[in-house]
Amino acid sequence: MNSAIAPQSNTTRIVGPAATRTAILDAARVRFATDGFTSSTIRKIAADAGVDPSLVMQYFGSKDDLFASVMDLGPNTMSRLSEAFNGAIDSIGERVTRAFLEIWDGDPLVSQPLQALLRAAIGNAQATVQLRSLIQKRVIDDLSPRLREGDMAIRIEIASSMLVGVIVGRQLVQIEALVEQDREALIRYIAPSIQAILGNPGDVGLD
Amino acid sequence: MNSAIAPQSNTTRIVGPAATRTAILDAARVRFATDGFTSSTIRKIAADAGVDPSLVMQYFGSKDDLFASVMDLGPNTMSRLSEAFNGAIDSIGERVTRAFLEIWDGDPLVSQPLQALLRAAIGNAQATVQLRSLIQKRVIDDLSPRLREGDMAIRIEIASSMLVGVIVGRQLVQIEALVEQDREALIRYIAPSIQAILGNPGDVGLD
DNA sequence: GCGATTCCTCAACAGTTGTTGAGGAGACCG
DNA sequence: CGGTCTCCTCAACAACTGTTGAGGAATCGC
Repeated sequence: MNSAIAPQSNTTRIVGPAATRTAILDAARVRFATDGFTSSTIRKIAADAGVDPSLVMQYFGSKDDLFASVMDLGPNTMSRLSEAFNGAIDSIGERVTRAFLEIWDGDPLVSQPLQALLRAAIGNAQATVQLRSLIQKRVIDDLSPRLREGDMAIRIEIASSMLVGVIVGRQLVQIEALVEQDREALIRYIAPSIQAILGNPGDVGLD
Repeated sequence: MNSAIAPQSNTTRIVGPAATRTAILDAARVRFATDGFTSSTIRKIAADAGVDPSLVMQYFGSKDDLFASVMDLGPNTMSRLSEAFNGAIDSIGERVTRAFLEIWDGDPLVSQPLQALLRAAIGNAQATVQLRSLIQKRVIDDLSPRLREGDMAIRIEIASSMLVGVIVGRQLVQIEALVEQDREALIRYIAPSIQAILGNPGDVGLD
């Protein structure tokens, strides 16, 4: 099972009419984003879309393939993150913070799959492997060489984890105080904190 | 299902010999921490402990109750967090960072249940409700009144989310760069960042 | 009109899940 | 020795899972 967390670029033969297909995909996106992978059943997704469960199978092949189809967002989405990292260092905190929040807070076609990916990856240990490779390929490898010098790599990973933490709290766990704040307010709070860790590479010795 | 995420203080009648009981509890702790709630099956846990699946039922009543038993760590564990928040504000960043990392990185009897709780809460939307109430009761309500003034509450929630993000990256997703660092090194990187958000309440207008 | 193709429904499969109840093995008490 | 109680095993249940294959209905090309 879940061998298909990483987006597939296979141009598998598309079967079924576009309308029903997107209805299923919409239902699947929501289910995977809210219930996670294992708790989302083909039968529930089919019911949400108003179709027969076996139709989902005939259209998408398997539950894994359906998940992969949901996860198939353009490769440029993640590159927005590495763009934010590359750039003037004295405003890196705000740029990176904004990029993370915008991606997970914007178009549901992007944010819902990413939520599903987070839930799947955190939900059980197996799925985490694919999340790691996705991040590695789509973000880390796109960073400018300058950002790999010294301890900047570890700083980037910490900052990313922190921002994902905020997103988990806001989007998944839905902590009230975080949901209430609008995006710009959150950025004002968080940006200085991210700037503190990304903007001062090398000086760790102050104690 | 999973109606028992919040620790139960019910002194339910303890059944079975202590040795077998703890063997089951140990197996369950590991399973829940690594596989999450839904993917952890009674049969697998029983096999790990070397006992019959139905024995687990007879000892703990149900899968939910077993999870609750695993989750039943002393109430003082979480209070270490609020202690860290209460205290001198110019060293709050390091204190809070250290408290979070120590709790999730120390005694497996504490850290494994907390990992399981995170996986369960993030894995599917239903379980998040109980996580929220746990945090609310065990941490927020213990904060000194001084920390509820102004925007300090939201700052605390953001900082907590960020630290949980680091823990998720380090313990659950096991991002290589985060796992490699020892605790003190991580604290040196993160503390200034947490200090930036907790140490300067009120000044949000600088743009 | 008719054959073929596409779209969809229905019933069923094999496997896994939590959970239950009956009963056996052995210790312990009288 | 006989009875009781604890500890445990076994088989089975009902529900749910992903998945499959057969067949009906509608549509399209001719």
